[in-house]
Amino acid sequence: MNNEFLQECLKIINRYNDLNKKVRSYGTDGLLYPSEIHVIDAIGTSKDMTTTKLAAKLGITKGGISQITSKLIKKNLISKEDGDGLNEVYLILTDKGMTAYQAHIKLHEPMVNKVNSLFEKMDESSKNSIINLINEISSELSRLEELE
Amino acid sequence: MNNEFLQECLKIINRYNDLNKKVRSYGTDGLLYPSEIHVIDAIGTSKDMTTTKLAAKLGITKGGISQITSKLIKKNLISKEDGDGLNEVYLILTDKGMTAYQAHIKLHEPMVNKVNSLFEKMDESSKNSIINLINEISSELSRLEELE
DNA sequence: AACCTGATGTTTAGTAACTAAACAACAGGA
DNA sequence: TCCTGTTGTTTAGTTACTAAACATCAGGTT
Repeated sequence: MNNEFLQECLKIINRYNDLNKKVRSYGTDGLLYPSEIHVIDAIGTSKDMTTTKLAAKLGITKGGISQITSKLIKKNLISKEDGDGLNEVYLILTDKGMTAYQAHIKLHEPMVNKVNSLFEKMDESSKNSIINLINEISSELSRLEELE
Repeated sequence: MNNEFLQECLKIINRYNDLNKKVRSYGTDGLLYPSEIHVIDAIGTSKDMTTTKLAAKLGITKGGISQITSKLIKKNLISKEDGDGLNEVYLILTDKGMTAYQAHIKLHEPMVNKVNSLFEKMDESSKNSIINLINEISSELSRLEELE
């Protein structure tokens, strides 16, 4: 892996992205599309979620969110509830939606636990090296982002 | 970053993915779509590239490749050439395509160089920690891939 | 020679996942 | 009462695919 470290990372990223493109069953009847489970996850993780906040969190337009949520309502995975703010409508998981949400978390759990615990067990010097690497990548990404 | 190391990595991956979704100018007239520059990159990197080999390399169907390449031919970024194998047709970059290819590489170059050199300058122990981490991630991905 | 097979690449219809833009609906302030 | 800002919705259009049927051709078989 010596000379092409970044290439190895990109291979991993591609595999991760491919996994995220698959339709999957999450313990309820029927399959869920990536965009659907993605929205369910965001609703389950935060509270008092609205269309506008979801759009900001997931980085897509309100219109896009609206389309996905109306499918999820039809499938009985989420429902709406009057919110506190003006005109706000909260999106909440139904029981079925909660089942899917938890199945999705369980899918990722082993990865999350393994990677985080592996990182924490490292000696300080290794940790710092990795943090440094990530900061450099982050600033390179910032540069590319500014190119528009 | 201590307890949520993986979350930080995922943020980076999302930013990287977003960058890869943008239409961009690559030093030629007009903009190129992500799928187009992706195919140009694959053609420029390997040699004797055919539709079938491209499909395998990029993990999409031959039909999909065929659609993208016919757009690239219309834009005069690539051209076809009779190949050695039976029925094979090689896809090659035109001058304009080569310009785009090189502009694309130049865009990524600073990132590639910085990350790879940073990695190589690390002490052995840190390198091993990272390689270990990547191997664990890889095997977790394999597990998820097998779930189908 | 005629036929089948296996590979190559193409075309078509359909889909997910968006965006941009126009829109409706409402609350609060001027 | 009217204006404004915010919320969410709908519509038409787009990219980036896939699946499946298809055409083409080279080589081997009979």
